[in-house]
Amino acid sequence: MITRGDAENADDLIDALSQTSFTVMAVLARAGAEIDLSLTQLRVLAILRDRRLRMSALADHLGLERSTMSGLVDRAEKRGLMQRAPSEEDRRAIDVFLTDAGRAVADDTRLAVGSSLAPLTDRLSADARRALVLLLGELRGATPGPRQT
Amino acid sequence: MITRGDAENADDLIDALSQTSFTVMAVLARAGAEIDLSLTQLRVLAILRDRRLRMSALADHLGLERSTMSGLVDRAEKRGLMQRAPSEEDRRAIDVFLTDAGRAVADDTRLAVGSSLAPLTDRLSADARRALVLLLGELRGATPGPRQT
DNA sequence: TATATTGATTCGTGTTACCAACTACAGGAG
DNA sequence: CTCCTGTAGTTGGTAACACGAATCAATATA
Repeated sequence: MITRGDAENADDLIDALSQTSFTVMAVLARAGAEIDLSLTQLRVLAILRDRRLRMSALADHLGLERSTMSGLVDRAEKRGLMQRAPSEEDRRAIDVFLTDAGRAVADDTRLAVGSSLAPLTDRLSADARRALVLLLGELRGATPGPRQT
Repeated sequence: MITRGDAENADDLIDALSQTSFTVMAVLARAGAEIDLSLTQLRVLAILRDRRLRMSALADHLGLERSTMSGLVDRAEKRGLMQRAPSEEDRRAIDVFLTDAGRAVADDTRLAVGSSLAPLTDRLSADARRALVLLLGELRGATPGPRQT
């Protein structure tokens, strides 16, 4: 039975997810723009916050081509946010990691994003927030996984 | 008292929102890429699906500069997806609207996005979906508003 | 050892986005 | 009515971002 409101429901969810995502991305982009960082650079910084990865692994995490990574890391390195070093295990590979300055920027940004999103998150009660976290976790397959912001 | 788990909770929510948003954007971007449309072009199409707007209004909706809009509409027009026409009320202004082809593409894309997101939304029960829609609505300020996908 | 495969870079191209400058029209102030 | 100011859109210049193809070095595999 039932089966009726289901389609509508799915459609509503898609709209809600899309709209929310655009809103969140706009907030993130704005937070990054404050310190002249693109969304992508923000992501790289966040990913490297507690890790050291080789170029290709980084590209995989971001879903980008290796060639794109070269450019991204070039620019970030030029700004002193991250650094390259040859890998120990494989002499073809190159590790990337944050400099102290890069980590500082990553931390700052994280705070900035928090306060930029506060106007949104404050609309929810503590209970609602908890529920939302759970639902979104379930949606994404509950992989607690690494930071993406 | 309390005040304790609250901060964590807010942090978790920010992570959940950011990660989910990146995931959703990736899905949208991929769906667009299938037919050679960028995320931005997708948004323009979605916004114009049931409206006819002048350039500046479109720019406002997207949070972009007017000059950026010129380029976007140029390319979309060249592909036969939308069309320009001088406004009736103001001879400076220019209206933009979808062609039939553009509307078809917009509809197709909407379906494609739906099925691309299905693997995610299917993880939730109907009740959970309903709850999520409500929570996201609340988060965004419950502005039912126009499509943004 | 010869041949693939993988890791990263470089090069060329196209899109997106900004800003500043410009043209054309609109709406007052005088 | 004329001048001035503001608004609508475009153009041109610049930079980031992203892709694919080609290349080079190092590693695996036959």
